[in-house]
Amino acid sequence: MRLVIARCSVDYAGRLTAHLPSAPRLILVKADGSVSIHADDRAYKPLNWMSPPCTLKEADGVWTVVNKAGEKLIITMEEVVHDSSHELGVDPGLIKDGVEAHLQELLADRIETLGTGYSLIRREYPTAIGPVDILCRDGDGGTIAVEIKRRGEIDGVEQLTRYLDLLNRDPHLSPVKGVFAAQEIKPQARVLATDRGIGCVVLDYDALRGIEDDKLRLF
Amino acid sequence: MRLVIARCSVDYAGRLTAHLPSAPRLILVKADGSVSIHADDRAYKPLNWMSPPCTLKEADGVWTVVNKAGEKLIITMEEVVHDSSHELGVDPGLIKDGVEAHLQELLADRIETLGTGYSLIRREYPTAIGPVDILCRDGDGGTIAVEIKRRGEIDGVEQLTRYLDLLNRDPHLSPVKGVFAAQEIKPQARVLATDRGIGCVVLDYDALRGIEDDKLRLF
DNA sequence: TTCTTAATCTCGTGG
DNA sequence: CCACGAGGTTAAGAA
Repeated sequence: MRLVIARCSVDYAGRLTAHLPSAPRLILVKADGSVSIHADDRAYKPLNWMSPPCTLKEADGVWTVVNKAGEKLIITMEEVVHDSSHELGVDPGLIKDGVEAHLQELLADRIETLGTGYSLIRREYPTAIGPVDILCRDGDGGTIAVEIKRRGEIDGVEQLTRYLDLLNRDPHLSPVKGVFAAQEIKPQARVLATDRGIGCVVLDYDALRGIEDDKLRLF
Repeated sequence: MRLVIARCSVDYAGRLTAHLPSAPRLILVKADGSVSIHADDRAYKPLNWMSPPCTLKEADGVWTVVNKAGEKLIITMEEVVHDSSHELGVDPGLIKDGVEAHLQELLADRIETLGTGYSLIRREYPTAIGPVDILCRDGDGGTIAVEIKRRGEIDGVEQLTRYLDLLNRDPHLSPVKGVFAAQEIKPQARVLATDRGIGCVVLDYDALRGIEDDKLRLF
């Protein structure tokens, strides 16, 4: 990892063209060859960057970074204030918890959360346009397609609607009803879902996990 | 901007919980108080971060970053290899070209690109669910709603479909046909659009801009 | 390789 | 403050 603090101007030509006027900035060159340029605000997003794989050439204070697609990042250095390099090695990586895949696992294991008598058919039920998160039966033996999101917005309702259209063309399954399950459902998504006869369920992640933990403790 | 290279472990508890095992990394503390943690690969995304506004407290090698929503980032420092601070000032910011807004401008100025006899009604035609990119008339006097994207995907077709549903409820406008215009249209989006009677047009940005450039040269 | 979907998405804009 | 759309989205996973 090479850290450079310098006054520089930057030009990018690729998916769009962009220009950064001359100013002091941080330039990061990482071990994989990637380059990013940061201002002194915002944690997440660099002002400009080039993702790996790419190659960097330095000549007369002009750095040219090119990738395979022919995108170019040109950094014109004016005043280098700091320049240091450090060996970091490969990072062991982030361990996450609480994402959609985990919600799906938890809900599949506790499908009765959706209602009395519910039973799982399968997770990731395959269709021509992609897998439905959960397919299950309700207490009356009817088929239910469940779409799970961390945050339920309009896109998720549209997605579930496409699945339902398709599933209902299959005479073996039809009629299939829809349930939109999320930790948080935005009002507009709820309105759209309700308008289309899709049920909405707010999931309590801690409660679902708590149930799982109780289960685990039994063994 | 403070640059710290250190062996550290990191815990995040907020929208999810996540953990980074001990390893050497770069920790960036920016002037706005934001903190990000980078490994030695990938230009764009930090391993962990806390967006501003947030506050940082250091105590006995443990850094605690908290934001207003109660999200927490805890960095346990083990071996500090480098620690330097630099004044950068406010960045003048990025100047962009080639985005959707520009495409919309160009197409509005050359609406005949869509077909002979086409004429602009207006850009950003307001509806209850948001503005339609372009509303225009075709050669036969029929009304056309145009949705413009840089990359045309299913979401864009859904969006246009919602606009068309709404516009066709207005007896002054109905019947309104749809055109999906993009620099690149994904196959699935094309299939969905065609299935719904929506026309697809691939835009040539350079050609549109070239036409504009020719126009400018006349004055 | 291409395509699809999730993301601690981020970031702007407008009501 | 929320809702919505765009992003050089990025990044991961499947076909």
